[in-house]
Amino acid sequence: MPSISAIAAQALQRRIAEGEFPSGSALPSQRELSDQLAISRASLREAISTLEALGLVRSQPGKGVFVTAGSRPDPARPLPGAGSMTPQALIEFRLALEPAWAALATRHMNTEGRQALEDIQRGMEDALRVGDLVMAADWDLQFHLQLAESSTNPGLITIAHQFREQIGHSLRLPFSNPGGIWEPADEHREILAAIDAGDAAATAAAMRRHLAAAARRVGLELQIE
Amino acid sequence: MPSISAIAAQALQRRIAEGEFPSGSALPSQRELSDQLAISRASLREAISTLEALGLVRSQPGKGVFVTAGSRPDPARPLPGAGSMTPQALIEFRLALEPAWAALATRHMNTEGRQALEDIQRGMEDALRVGDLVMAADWDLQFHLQLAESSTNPGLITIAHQFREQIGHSLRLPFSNPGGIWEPADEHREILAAIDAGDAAATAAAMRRHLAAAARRVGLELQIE
DNA sequence: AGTTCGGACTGGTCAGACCAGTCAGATCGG
DNA sequence: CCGATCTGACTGGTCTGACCAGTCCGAACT
Repeated sequence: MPSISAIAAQALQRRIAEGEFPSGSALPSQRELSDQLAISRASLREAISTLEALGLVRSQPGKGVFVTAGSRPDPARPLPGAGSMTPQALIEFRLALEPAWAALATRHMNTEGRQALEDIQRGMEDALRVGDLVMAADWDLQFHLQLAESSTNPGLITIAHQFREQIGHSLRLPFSNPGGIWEPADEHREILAAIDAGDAAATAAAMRRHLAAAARRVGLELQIE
Repeated sequence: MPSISAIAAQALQRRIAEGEFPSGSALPSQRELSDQLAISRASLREAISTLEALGLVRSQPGKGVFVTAGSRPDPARPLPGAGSMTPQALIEFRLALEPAWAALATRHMNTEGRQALEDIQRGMEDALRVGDLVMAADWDLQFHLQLAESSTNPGLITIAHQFREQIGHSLRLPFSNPGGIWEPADEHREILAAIDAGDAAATAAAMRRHLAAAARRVGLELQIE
């Protein structure tokens, strides 16, 4: 049973995605909104903190809480807590590593690893269905880490875990655009299809497309092979 | 002036990254933590909501708030699992990384970096001329590390230094074959040519050939794209 | 010894209060 | 009449203190 603030966050996310609160507009006041949702202002504020961390909303003292969803963050500004790496550098970094470990994972895939990927994918889709972006991002990260794990390469596995937070930041960015929250999951399905076909090159290509799409979602134009 | 809950979130994030709260452990209780930070529990809870949205932490009712993120490891060397890499895994690993950072280095190359590469290359050739294989291997490693440096990607640079031991070991092996002492240096020249042509894809391809050749020199047959 | 039960924790939620900005409209002075 | 200023009704930010519902350990009872 999710907490009431998590439910409120999902509800607000949904209403933002459906266009009830357009980008740039202000949410109703916290007092009004908490009344509307029949929860305390404290719980509402926790929900808003969540949405703010996800980049859907920004609150300005004395003015209101404004929807920022869909607006592009500056790709050159380093992410707080991302180890000083910019979104641009993160995508370059991931483009270097992830297609490679995805290809290796394809060659070394076994029923156990495949089942783990399936469970993760279903978890992500379930989370998206209820609009739980926090859990969805969590499963998203798990998907990429599990792929690294399945590569069986100790160096790549080590790196994947070492840069876990940075990767997490990178794949969380696109979720601030409410229109395309299903795109990552769909692209994961394509990766899984290539894995099931046993085609390592196709898996690497699907992963490259996935990362390129992620870059595009956050407004990055990238020049890659 | 950031809100106090944002400050608290940052403080906690830092303490987690520094390893004060290891992955999997529980944070101090909210009452204790709010006391420690001299803020109200309400503000603390907003900070925790933020961290939870970022996937750093998960709170479980009745139990506590648990850290899900690992501490950011000190960029100083030894990494677990890295020492146990087979020559095969090492080549796979390098094939994932080095063509990528070589391509990036091509795009970001400047006269300074290019001069450094030239000095290294000449050093290696001089060492080979006098038959000093120890020095040659040293210059060889320098060449690869300088390429990583020139990629300007913080993540790739970090990795290059973390795995310098492994990479160094990997490229020292081929020198035990007296016949092909000059091959690595020749392949480096090809890489430099691609860099001078400004052709990132060609640089990556040259690096792939270099690594494939290195694998062949130590008797590895590899199945790669 | 094994079971049970109570109490001391944990996080989750709430109501109500006060502060500090913001902003528009009323008021006052020219 | 116009413009500067003041006032008050907003906004979000913070705090306090309370209660609920799980969790867990240890003491007491069987």
